[in-house]
Amino acid sequence: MPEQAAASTHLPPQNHLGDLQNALLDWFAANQRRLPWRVNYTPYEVWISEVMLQQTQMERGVSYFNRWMQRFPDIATLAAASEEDVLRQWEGLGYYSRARHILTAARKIMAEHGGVFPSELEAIRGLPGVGPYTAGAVASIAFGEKLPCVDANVERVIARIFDVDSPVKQNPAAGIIHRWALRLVPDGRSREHNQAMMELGALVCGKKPRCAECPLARFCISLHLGITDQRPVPGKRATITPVNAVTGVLRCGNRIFVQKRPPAGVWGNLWEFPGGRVEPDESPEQATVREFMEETGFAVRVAAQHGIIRHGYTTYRLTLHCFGLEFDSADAPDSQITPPQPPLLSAATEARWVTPQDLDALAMPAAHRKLADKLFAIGKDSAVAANTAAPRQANLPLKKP
DNA sequence: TAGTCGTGGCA
DNA sequence: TTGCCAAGACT
Repeated sequence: MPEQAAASTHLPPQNHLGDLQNALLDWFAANQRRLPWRVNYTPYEVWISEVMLQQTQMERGVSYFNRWMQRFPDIATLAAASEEDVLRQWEGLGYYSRARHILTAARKIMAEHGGVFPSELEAIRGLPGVGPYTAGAVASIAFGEKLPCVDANVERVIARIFDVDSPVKQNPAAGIIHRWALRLVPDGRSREHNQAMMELGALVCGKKPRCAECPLARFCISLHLGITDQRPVPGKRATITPVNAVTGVLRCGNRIFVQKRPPAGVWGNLWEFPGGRVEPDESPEQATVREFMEETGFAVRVAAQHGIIRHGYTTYRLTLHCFGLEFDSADAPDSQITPPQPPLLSAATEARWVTPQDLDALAMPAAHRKLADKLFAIGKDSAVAANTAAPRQANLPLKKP
């Protein structure tokens, strides 16, 4: 069985290209979702939305975006904010370097671009956290530059329409897709076109394509060949490793011990309860006591079982055993006095003893936030705490207009 | 270039 | 329950 012919041999006549562009634009005009960043198309809003939506589902992005714009309505306000505040707004979205990069970029815009978002592609690309995709997206969607945006949606749409028969993330497929993406952008309509390509990928040409509803069905080579389920060709899969870990909530009086993770690595600059992996031949309780000693120098003992939290990641599946802890009797301080600072801090840059209410202001990894909510939820809806928290879940209705 | 970096939804 | 994966960038 011969391989499918290379995509380049399937070039449709030029007039078909125009038909395809028009069919897509018409479909988008009638079917696009109403989204908050599709109102004014300011560069700031387009930028933030694009970064928020990286590796993130639309429905979740919308509620975070609205809250973000309330809190940081413009670049100057954002640039003046603390990283702590920015991370707290980002909490739950994951990939926290995106938030740190956004803050750094905002300050760079204030310092080097007079507080005005740059319109030149090279300057946009020079902002931290802005890669080829985001630069193209902002330049085309906010400034109308004739550039393609190639994200996973667009890769999928193009791979199906033009029957790209090798893994889309690698060459030669990546190059073929880029050339098609560029060729497809119509003059003067790049804003609508690029969003339309992504919207089509999100609403119609998804993992399970709904070809009966697709405005581009008559142009689609893989549909005609009956192989839409084989496009795009997937790349190498990551293996998911199960990880058994522990964490402990050390309490002293009404205070709780938390530490701030280092800037580099996973959950950079987020606050957490100390903990770590369970070693072979070690019980979760033993692991917790050992980790506390290694990370803080505190001698603790298990005082309560707080159950198990399961949390999935791209490459790990975490089973987190959670415990309530108290100081081991030997060095137990008087609970009425201020708890002691840790003798050492090997896995963090800062430590604090906080009240349950204080936890609300700290950005924490999702699994630790789940635990905190479980332990300290009582009283949470009572006025005080209710407000600064980032949205814990996004369930904005996204009806078509 | 191949890992790393989160999270929640979905089948 | 498990695997897959969504508007990527950085190292």
